[in-house]
Amino acid sequence: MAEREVDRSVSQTVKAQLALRDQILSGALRPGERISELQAVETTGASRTPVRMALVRLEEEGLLEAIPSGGFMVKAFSERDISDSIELRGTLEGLAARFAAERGVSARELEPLKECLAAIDELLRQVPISVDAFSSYVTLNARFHAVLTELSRSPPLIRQIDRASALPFASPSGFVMAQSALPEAQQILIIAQEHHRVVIDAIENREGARAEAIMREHARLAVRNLRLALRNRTHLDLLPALALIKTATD
Amino acid sequence: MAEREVDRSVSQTVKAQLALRDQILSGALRPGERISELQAVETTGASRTPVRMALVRLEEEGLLEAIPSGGFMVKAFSERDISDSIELRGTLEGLAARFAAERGVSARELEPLKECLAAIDELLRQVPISVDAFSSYVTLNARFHAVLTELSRSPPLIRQIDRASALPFASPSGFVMAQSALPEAQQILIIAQEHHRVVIDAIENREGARAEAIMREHARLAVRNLRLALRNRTHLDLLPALALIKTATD
DNA sequence: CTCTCAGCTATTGTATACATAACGCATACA
DNA sequence: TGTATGCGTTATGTATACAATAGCTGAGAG
Repeated sequence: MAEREVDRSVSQTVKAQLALRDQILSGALRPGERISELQAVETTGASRTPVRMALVRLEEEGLLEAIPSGGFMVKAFSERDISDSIELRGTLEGLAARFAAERGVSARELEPLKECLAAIDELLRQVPISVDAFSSYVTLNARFHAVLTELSRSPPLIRQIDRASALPFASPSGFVMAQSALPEAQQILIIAQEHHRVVIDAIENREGARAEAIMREHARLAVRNLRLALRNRTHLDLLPALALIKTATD
Repeated sequence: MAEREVDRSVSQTVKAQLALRDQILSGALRPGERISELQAVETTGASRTPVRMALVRLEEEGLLEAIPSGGFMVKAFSERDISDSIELRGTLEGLAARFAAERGVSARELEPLKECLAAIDELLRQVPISVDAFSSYVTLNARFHAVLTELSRSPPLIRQIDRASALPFASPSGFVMAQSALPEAQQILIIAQEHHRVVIDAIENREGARAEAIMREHARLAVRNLRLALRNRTHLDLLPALALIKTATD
């Protein structure tokens, strides 16, 4: 048969994984819903083998859950799961910051971090923050965290942080915040930015303990922030929100 | 054809995953070595599809690494990778201990922990520690850590700790220690045990910060311990050592 | 003697066929 | 009318066939 359209530029497995992740994050597949392989085959355009590999990867990634009787379902997360994940990530990033500080980082390596800092500063200067500006902020902030993580020079740690980021990055805290137009939002972002500034300083001066403490405080701020935002909303439809904001924010 | 022996009591995928993990940890497959699917099919008795799923899982687990041109190879770890992983796990377990303390744990839930404690106490009473006793210690210690992790009541955290445990649990620190008959070994285990005792106390009294600090110190001890053990050996053949001690120790 | 290119082989990526188990529905009996 | 059982359908687990690519080997030329 094979009238299937085959895109040879990227492996079928990866294609299926990306497509399925999109479907999950966009809310096309709702939490708790069973994923039909056959249906996934149709929507992704790959055949069953790559689809199954993608499903296994997504399960390991934490977005899916294996059903004992067979197959997979979209994992459902509680509010506490999300906030725990944010705190978890903050803890790991704290360790990364400490490693970076203790192991030393050249001025050249700190450059990208400072660039993010400056760019975000620029964005935050406007009041109130536009949607576009907020979106840029989200991207820049994600980049800041990614670069900081890399500076730890610890592959196992970097790997763990990547894994731990799935939920916080997908978490709608920033989105919810922006949507509910929290009066405190601007204020919160400025505090977060201050954290960024101070952590760079701590790393520069090789103060590991201080760098770590700041990142953890940073995460705790994000958790408070999430709770605050959630309280202002009657209903939190987590997954659909993820369609709109796919990168982390705090 | 199908003269293949099929064990229907457990899925082929799981069977293949366990078999391959054993091969890796036993050193039958050396770090950096490419894993041949065909060979894996022969040694595991499963067919290619379950083998591939197992390979993907092992990759996500961190034991394998994907080769860009295709296939997988056994991941090689540096001494720093191992020690970073131990510290990483300690950090996460610190968070777990804090969660447990802050969220409260009933006396009944602490019972298994205290049982481990008592059992290990019993083992450590003998001097010097026999190989059997040491082996029992390793098992009990792993159980202690697992139970403690569960007490956090945080699925995302538990999941991460499980993932982070792959390396430390496989790490030969205890094995090396026992083999090199470190004079300090007994002493170190006693200190570790003291950590266990104190962390239970902290959790009982709901002192989150103290519980966390102890677990992190506990990990730092394990790292020092590993470094010490490694210094006493001219050569560390990591993976084969794993054949002999498959559970964590510190 | 060495380097390069071509062809082959072996291994992976993908697709699909087959087997088996689970779920649902319908029917019959209590 | 409700429950239980059996059959059928559907989906997953597994195996294998097919396709494509990467690496290797050998031969030929410089």
